[in-house]
Amino acid sequence: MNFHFHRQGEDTQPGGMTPYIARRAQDALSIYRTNSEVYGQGEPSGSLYRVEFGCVRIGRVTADGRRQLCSFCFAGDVFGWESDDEHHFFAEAVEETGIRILRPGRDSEASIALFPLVLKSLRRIQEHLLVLGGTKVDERLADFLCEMAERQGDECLVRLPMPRSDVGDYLGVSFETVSRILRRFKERGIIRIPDTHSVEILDMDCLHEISGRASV
Amino acid sequence: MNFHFHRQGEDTQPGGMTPYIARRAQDALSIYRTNSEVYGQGEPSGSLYRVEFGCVRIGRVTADGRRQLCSFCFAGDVFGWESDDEHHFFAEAVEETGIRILRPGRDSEASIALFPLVLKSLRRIQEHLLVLGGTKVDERLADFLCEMAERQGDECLVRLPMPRSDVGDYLGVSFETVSRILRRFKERGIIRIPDTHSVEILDMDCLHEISGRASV
DNA sequence: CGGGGCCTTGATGTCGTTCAACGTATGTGG
DNA sequence: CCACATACGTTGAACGACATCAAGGCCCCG
Repeated sequence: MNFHFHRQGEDTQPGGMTPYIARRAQDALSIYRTNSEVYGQGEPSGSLYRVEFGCVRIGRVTADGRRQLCSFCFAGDVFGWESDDEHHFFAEAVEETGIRILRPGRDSEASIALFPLVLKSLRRIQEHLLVLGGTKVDERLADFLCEMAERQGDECLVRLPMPRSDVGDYLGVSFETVSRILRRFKERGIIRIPDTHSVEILDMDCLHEISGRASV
Repeated sequence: MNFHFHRQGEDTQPGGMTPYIARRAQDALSIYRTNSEVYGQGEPSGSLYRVEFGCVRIGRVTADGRRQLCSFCFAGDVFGWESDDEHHFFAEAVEETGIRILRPGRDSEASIALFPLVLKSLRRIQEHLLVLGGTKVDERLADFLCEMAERQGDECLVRLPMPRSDVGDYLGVSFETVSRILRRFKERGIIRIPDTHSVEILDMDCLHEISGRASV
């Protein structure tokens, strides 16, 4: 479920599924500039963060210098979950991004409200895991485009605010390969690339077929 | 749903770390035989499952026939989380496995008790995701062995109840490669392989170094 | 004794990383 | 306004790693 451009002060709750969070949402709204850090690996955790607009990348830099992104968060997504009191991942703004900081208590009310959200995060990560498990790079890219399309309301015109290197680090693929696969898709008539940060999906069925992600 | 050798009425609680769950744990204890299904993709969800002994694999078969495993669950692990009322993954017993079925309510008490558990699952999956994002197969195997060692109490002698094909499907690698890499580790003196389902880690530091998973 | 899993090992081909060069857009200071 | 710098993106060439195909070994069970 995508809350696009959800602004403060609106009492309407899309879906009405997170009343507790909504009530506390008068907490600070912070604007992060492109590539600025929301939190870093190793910093103390405790708060949750909800994206109001823009895009955030969550990831980690491993000991050997590789950078792996776990997820992108768009408007409506909540991130910052940790199983202990430390952030094991970093969070950075991909573009100019508005983030509302939530400070849920550890009481029952908070748990009830947050449970569906953390399950949603879990679900999304599991899906991503399926993608990374595959060996074919086309599948990964195809799936990525499908995922972005879904999360942006199944529009055919998908916006990709992140650079190619982010896509690569998200999919476990070199950024050169990202570029090449996109060209290949374009040549096959599956997508159009109006500009570097937009992709128009011309043949969604084909894309789904390539990704092969769907369960049997 | 198959209840093999379904027994009831055991009150002993290993660990006793999850009071709420423990109280309800007089629920059924089921014994699943090797390779039997706990639940399948597409079946209705609702319950949680706690492994008492043995090992469970969680995964999915994708449209193109590939099988991807998301996680292994050992004694004490809780699985079966879903964001809606359907299982999107299957769960199968790797070996003879005892599972206690929990039927938590949707009340606050349940949420509070379960929250740390689902966060733990989330954490584990995120770590696994980091591994799958890497390109080198040695890293994946090294990390797998480290993970198994950790979860079995940092013993040097690690038990691998699952077949090589499961390891491969878990790591996104062909089972032949799993076999080859293990041999390579053995030849380098990093591990010993007393029998096919046991690995003795001789040089844990080296293994950690190969995996390169640790954050900076 | 025969059959079927599971594991190992070898040979081969392919796909993706890596290295390298170039193109393009945006911003900065002279 | 132009020269330059910087970041991002595209494209090419070549090597190497891993999947795939294939064969054989081991063990358990019928």
